[in-house]
Amino acid sequence: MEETTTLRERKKEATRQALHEAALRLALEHGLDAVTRDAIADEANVSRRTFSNYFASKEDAILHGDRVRVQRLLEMLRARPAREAPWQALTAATLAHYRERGDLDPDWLARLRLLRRHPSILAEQMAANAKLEDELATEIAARDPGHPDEPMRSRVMASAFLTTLRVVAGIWAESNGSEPLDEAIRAGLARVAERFK
Amino acid sequence: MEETTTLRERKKEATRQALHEAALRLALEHGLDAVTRDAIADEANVSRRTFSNYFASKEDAILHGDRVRVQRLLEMLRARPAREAPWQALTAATLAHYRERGDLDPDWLARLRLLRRHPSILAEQMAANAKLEDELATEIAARDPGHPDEPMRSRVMASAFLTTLRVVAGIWAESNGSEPLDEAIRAGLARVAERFK
DNA sequence: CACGAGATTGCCCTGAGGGCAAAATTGCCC
DNA sequence: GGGCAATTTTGCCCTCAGGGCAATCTCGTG
Repeated sequence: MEETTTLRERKKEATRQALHEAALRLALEHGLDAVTRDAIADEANVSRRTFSNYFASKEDAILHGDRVRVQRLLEMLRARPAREAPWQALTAATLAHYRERGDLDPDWLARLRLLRRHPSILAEQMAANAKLEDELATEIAARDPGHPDEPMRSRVMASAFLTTLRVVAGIWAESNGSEPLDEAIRAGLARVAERFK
Repeated sequence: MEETTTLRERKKEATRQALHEAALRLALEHGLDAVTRDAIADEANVSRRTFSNYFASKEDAILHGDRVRVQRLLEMLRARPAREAPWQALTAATLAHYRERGDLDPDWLARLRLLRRHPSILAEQMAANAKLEDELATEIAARDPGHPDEPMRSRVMASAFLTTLRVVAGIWAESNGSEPLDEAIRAGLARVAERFK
């Protein structure tokens, strides 16, 4: 399992991960507002200043995991066959992505959902979401060049896609785990798909 | 033109507006980062502390106008006949709303667009947008109760609607003013409408 | 093993955010 | 008009965020 990364890089990544996890843990335990950058740095055994070298803010640190996951999803999407229709590629990549990680402790998720209602987290998250939507639109547009409705179609499709995921996740979260998330996503995406034939 | 508002309320509103305009003016002139709350307060002839009584941050102050406009749009939407189909109501309310304010100095708009690329503005704006999307979805759902695809349909429609507006505005902004914004919006919404018959 | 690139840390300064109580302003009654 | 209660404005203070800078330490390589 040896990677071609240097010790430096591995350490850097470990520090980043440690800070991310420390931030998440402390915020979940005490609430976001009660946690300072100093506390997070302490928890991760680095200096306050080092925290700032890695992340611009608490919110940034907490959402690090999301960024990684989004990157991963984009990779999987780009890896789909180029001739695959956009919505189909989106669906396949998403299902693969969700299958890739089964770790979903319900209790942890519940507290996480609470944390995400926090205004400052919400704001950063939405901004990240807008960026993702843009990238998805680009990827979609690349998959059927010369479509008459561009650039409208790809944008609308990207936002419809993300909205569908959000709604499905929301519904799934409420009626907790009564149905596999996989299946719910597949069904939800299929239903909306008809509008983008 | 006498309103039934007390002097207190009118003064309060005037102060809020003054702070908003001061914030916008200074940010457009010097860039958001170069403007402090103290400077904004000075510009509006109140104390720094009073600024904080009205707005939680510079971003908040700058986006005050948007909040007001969004509220106005929602009012107009709710005022549409209850039996009107969702997309039609959205279109009508939007067109009425844009017609209501013709003030669009291109130079001012250009700088405003620049300002909105600022990360912290962007984040707040996106969060506000998500909230608006939610309210639109509620309004949409109310307009055809018992639709088989709820709650998916209303959410997806709301996001498609806002995305369409964004794309139209973007295109219109680039090819500056070659066509009335009204007409561009109408055309864009009509094109996407077909997916939500 | 020595040295250069890169990472960590401490120090410092400006600005944000918000509690609190004193001072000013407004609304209302006599 | 004058007095009084409610509301708003202001100044003071304290903690935390963000980030520049230089000293120090660690890793990778010749």
